[in-house]
Amino acid sequence: MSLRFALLALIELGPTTGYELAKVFDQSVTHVWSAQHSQIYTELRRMEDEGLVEARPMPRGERALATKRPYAITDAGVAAFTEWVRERTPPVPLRDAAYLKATYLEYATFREAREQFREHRAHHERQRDELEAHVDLLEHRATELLERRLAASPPEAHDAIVAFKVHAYRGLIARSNAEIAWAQAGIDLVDTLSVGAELDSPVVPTAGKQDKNRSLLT
Amino acid sequence: MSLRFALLALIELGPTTGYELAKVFDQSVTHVWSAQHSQIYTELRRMEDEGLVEARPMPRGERALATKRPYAITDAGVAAFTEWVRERTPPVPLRDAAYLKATYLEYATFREAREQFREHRAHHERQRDELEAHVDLLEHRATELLERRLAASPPEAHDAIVAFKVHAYRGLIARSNAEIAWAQAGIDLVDTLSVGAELDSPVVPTAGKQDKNRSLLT
DNA sequence: AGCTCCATGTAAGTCGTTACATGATTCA
DNA sequence: TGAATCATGTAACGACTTACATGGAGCT
Repeated sequence: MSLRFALLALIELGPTTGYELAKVFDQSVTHVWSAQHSQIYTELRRMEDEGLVEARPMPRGERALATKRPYAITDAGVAAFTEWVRERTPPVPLRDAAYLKATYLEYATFREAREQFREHRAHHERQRDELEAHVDLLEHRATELLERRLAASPPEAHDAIVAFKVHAYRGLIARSNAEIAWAQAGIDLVDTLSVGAELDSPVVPTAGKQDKNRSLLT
Repeated sequence: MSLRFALLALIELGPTTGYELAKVFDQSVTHVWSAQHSQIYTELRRMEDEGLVEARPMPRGERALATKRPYAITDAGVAAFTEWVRERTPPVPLRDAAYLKATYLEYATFREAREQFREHRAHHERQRDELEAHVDLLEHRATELLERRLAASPPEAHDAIVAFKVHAYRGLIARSNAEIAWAQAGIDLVDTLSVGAELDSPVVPTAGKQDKNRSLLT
């Protein structure tokens, strides 16, 4: 459901094609809500069916053999978007493969466990750097999108508009930092546990010969 | 894909029915990977088709008019599980409705924005409390599941087994704490921004009259 | 007789991924 | 002429949700 609102937020700034939206997504929105271009095109068609946006097909190029389909937001689209912003966000159930796996790292070798945490840390370091670069742009009001948004709003609202976006991105940075700290603590944990142990054999023997006839719950 | 490995990890401890798995999920695994019982049943069937588990249908009750289907793990199942633990976890694309919405809170009123952050904080406070209770149990090795797991493993591995689980749950607690701090900062932000402003009207006028003919990207 | 728990599913639909497919335009 | 970019999609599949559906077992 969120994809359509991410799209509406962009289309609200002016007519936009699926292609342009896909590009904008890759540049900025992807930090908060990523989407493939194929999904964007199909979602736009569905939104058109539901009357949230209107397509105005345009000839493209000099010979006009191709067309593009810029979408403009409708009143119903504006209403749906603002309603979404104003209503409560139901909490999403937690589902995290990295943490699930971390729970069972005794089935890996110490070396593999360490490597998993290293990758986790590296990923979030990269992510944090990207987010920080983006916050920088936001604070200088130097993104195309933000400029458009501010231009369309009364000056007395500008501080709030920027502040909400910066706050969201700072939250994601804090989250990445928490992940980095967690991964680092994981590395330290592996180092502690593996003192004097064999690094390349599983912590727990893989062919566990437990009683296969006993049920999990009694 | 992760659901099946969460299931395999449990079935590895001994034959288990879908019903039992659904219960165990609700008690503990749900903090890391939640699943509906309907999904568990269908996934078990698929795993059976693929030879990762074997069902041994059993009569149930004295009259034996009903059956249950405990699943036992196969060698292929054990191999698939350990392979999953040992291989790299591809990073998941970020997709968070709360943060997406936080980016556009200027379309809500200050009061609504504040309320959103309050709910976010409350949710993660509850979650943190549950996770902390669970870590307590883990550290005392007082959960049914952990006892079974330790009983099936050599004593010299016990510290590592417990430590990995505690580390994962502590990571989730840290994450909840980060969310709480973020939500609190959001509340403070709203309080600052709304000084001397109208609390119940949108920060940005909802009927934005922007130039509808200008494209988003130029 | 009625309630709770045990136990197992199906069906329809949404959301998202990956791969495939096509062709025009622009510029060097 | 060829490459990059603009531009729009379809098809198949996988993961998950919500709602529906059924009925036995155990206990009071």
